[in-house]
Amino acid sequence: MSSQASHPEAGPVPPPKWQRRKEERPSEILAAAAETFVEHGYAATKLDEVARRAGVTKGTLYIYFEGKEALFKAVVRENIVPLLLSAEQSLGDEGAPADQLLRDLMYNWWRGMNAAHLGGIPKLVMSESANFPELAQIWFDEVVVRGRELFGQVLRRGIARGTFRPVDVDLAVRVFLAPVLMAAIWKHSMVACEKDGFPVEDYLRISLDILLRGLQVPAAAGTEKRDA
Amino acid sequence: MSSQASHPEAGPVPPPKWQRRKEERPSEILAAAAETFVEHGYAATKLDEVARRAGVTKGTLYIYFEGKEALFKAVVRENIVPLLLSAEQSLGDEGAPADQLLRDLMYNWWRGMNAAHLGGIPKLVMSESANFPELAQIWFDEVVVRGRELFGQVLRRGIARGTFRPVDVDLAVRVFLAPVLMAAIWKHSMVACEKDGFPVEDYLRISLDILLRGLQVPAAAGTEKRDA
Amino acid sequence: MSSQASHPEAGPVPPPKWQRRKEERPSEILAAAAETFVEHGYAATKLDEVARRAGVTKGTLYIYFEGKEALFKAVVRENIVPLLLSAEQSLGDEGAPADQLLRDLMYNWWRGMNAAHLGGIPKLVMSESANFPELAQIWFDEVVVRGRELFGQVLRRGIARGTFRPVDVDLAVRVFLAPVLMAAIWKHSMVACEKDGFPVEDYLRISLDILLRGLQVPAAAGTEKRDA
Amino acid sequence: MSSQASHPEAGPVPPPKWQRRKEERPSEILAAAAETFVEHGYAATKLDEVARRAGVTKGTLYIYFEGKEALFKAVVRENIVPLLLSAEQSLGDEGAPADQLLRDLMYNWWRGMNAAHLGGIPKLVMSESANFPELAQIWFDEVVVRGRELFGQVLRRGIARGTFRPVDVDLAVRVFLAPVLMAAIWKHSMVACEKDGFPVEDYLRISLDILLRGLQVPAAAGTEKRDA
DNA sequence: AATGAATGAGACTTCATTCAT
DNA sequence: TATGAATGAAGTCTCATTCAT
Repeated sequence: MSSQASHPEAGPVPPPKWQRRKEERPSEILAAAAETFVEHGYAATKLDEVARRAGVTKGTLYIYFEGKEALFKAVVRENIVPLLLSAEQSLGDEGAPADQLLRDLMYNWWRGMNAAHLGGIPKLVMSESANFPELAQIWFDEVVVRGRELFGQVLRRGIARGTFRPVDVDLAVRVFLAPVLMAAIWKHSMVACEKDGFPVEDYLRISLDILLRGLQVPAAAGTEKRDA
Repeated sequence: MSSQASHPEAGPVPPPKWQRRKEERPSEILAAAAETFVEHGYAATKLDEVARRAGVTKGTLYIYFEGKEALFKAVVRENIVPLLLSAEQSLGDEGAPADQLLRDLMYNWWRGMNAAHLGGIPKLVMSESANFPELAQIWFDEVVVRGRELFGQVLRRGIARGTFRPVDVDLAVRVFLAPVLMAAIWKHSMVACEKDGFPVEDYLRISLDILLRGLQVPAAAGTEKRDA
Repeated sequence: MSSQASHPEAGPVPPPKWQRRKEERPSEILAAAAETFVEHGYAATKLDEVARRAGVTKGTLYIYFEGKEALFKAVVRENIVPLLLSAEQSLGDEGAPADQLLRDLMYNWWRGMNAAHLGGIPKLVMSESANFPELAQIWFDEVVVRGRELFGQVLRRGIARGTFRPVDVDLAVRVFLAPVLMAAIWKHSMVACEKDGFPVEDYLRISLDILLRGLQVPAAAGTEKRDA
Repeated sequence: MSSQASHPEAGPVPPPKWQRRKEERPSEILAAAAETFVEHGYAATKLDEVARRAGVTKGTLYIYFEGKEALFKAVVRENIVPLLLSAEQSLGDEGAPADQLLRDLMYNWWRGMNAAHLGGIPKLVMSESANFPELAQIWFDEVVVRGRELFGQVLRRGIARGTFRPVDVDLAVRVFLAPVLMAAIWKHSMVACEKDGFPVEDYLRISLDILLRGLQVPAAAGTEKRDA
């Protein structure tokens, strides 16, 4: 009775070589799922493809996630906090000039998003917003609203310090948020259509160039100004 | 009530089960399909719903379109030309100052898109770009490229006349195109998340306000001028 | 009450130019249907194709036939009697030698079947026998059984007269019926596969040649004879 | 009723919902499909019925076959080689007299076809020849042409040895092939119509009896002989 | 824990049939 | 009578989910 094949504890614990993967599995699956959902959208994504990209089989997905919808929601939810964090960490030295802060915010956020493969989430959420409104709401509250606050703080400070001319901050933040969102969406949709690629960093640079100039206070001497 | 054979008025005339509307059907179906595709995306759209919205049965769709994919492509293709036309017609008096032309272009395009329910197409195409790359390419070539040309002309003229400071026009057009696209996408995705709605026209106004200021020639020597 | 538009007898009877077709329609439709059913089988036949071949529209079929199944049954039923008649008329002079009668029967039946486009019916009935058993039964009773009787009479007479050696007539008739059926089936199925076509008449000739020799009385004492 | 937690033996073990039979499935499905296609034809066959006969659900069919058409083609293709093999193995001792070889060929082929349930394929192929011409061609080339060669060899040898009188072998083979095909077709079509069944073996026997006599050399000078 | 064969609900699509014109 | 647009039942096929192994 002792020397049976099915004796789990018969010998010393076998080296859990593959077990190490157990902990990584969920995040590997999430990453594969994120890619696939971003590429094809929720309904067009086949779990077979997700599984293949994650290097497992379909059945395994169900060990870690309740189903397709749960997986989708996890993809979005797991990426919301990082997306915001990435933004918040993009702020440079808070003592720096407001225009510099805005530059940092936009540039670094973009770079952070890309480094962490977070860029597809905005496109995904917008594409599926009608099918998953509560998810869209979460994303909106966590990322958009707080992104707006972030930009708003900088704008307000800049205005207070005289770096920027006074503008309706609530609206202006949308103007500054747009290029980053646009870049993220574009990179995950139309970029294949551009013959020469889309020079995102150049696009952000010139956006900032124009936008920041547009916020400059009119030349004090009263000679220059148009709006009044 | 008298002695009529076969009582024509015995009861209320039962409504005919269906009507023959050969002429109107295709566009009715196309409209219903556009709505549904924009709302749910290609894969999540059920032809049952399209049919219901169009007031017909599923089978009828197949009289006018070869299948789901053909219907989808028709929706996109049919709206590409109007989308561009709407842009081209947005240009005001070509003799007007360049900044005024830019304003007209952006505002009127947006209004034209909305009046003709064309606004959902950009979002749809971007969402499905990976699933229908050739469609994305067509849209890109017809709408984006030519939209860029449109903005480019105005920018170039403004620079030539000294209204705008010199900028890299190829990049700058993207900056001006972005707010319109952004508005279209937003309206068909996140708008439901905004507690107070999204004030698109205000957004476009302030975008223009900031962007146009950002293009002004620096007040270097008081030489600022507007083109005639 | 007198001058109403819906007055069938208002004027002189209009020249029934197209009406002439009314009488021909059913048989035109039947012919078109026969062709199509033979070619594709019952289930694979589309009424659209039948209508097209008959030069009418689908709706018209329903004026003359209750539906697809009724049309199919009509096709078979309408051709059963001619098929048998064609066989019975194939018999030459009843006083002729039995072997000559068998030749006439086989050849002429085949030719008659083809002249009247009846040849596809056997293949059709056999193909659909499991789907329309009662039809198969009718065909069997009317054509096969009576065809067997026809061959049986000739065989029996030939045996009685010493033209043929004694054989089990009930079985032998099947042997003589087979080549005609085979030819009919082959012509409507495998003929397209034969590089050089299928020489049906040659096939029937050699079949008869072999079969009739096979029925000859053994050369008992060199007394071989043909019946008067 | 005692104090067991989670009653392992509370009731009879429920039968498992399904079993894993990766190896057997394809041939089980193929067999079920062959039956059904033979019975109803391609178009009238419902995959539901095939699945039911195979003891699986519809979806399972698609694990092993791409779709209805692929299944159909597999049915035919898988049976072509056996059909021919069955014929080739029907030849008895090659040294035997030619007439004996012909008997063996016909009888044994018929029996082999039946034992392996191959008999329905000829009927199926002929019924669907217009809908699947390339399949008909394959069947023709593999079975008919090579079957003709088989009969042709025997006939030629018999003629060479003086067992058979000289005949046009290319035509005569068709005469000998016909009874087997006829039997196969009949058994899968009209047999239900025959009140007393169709005595196929008797039919083949008398066919052979007549045909072989019909090939005997005329008793011209009493030289009739059988080859050794 | 992992697999992947099997399931079954649900989608797309076809086409016989109906009926307004 | 003839048409053909519209219908809707029924079939094929897909794929998220389950579960025996």
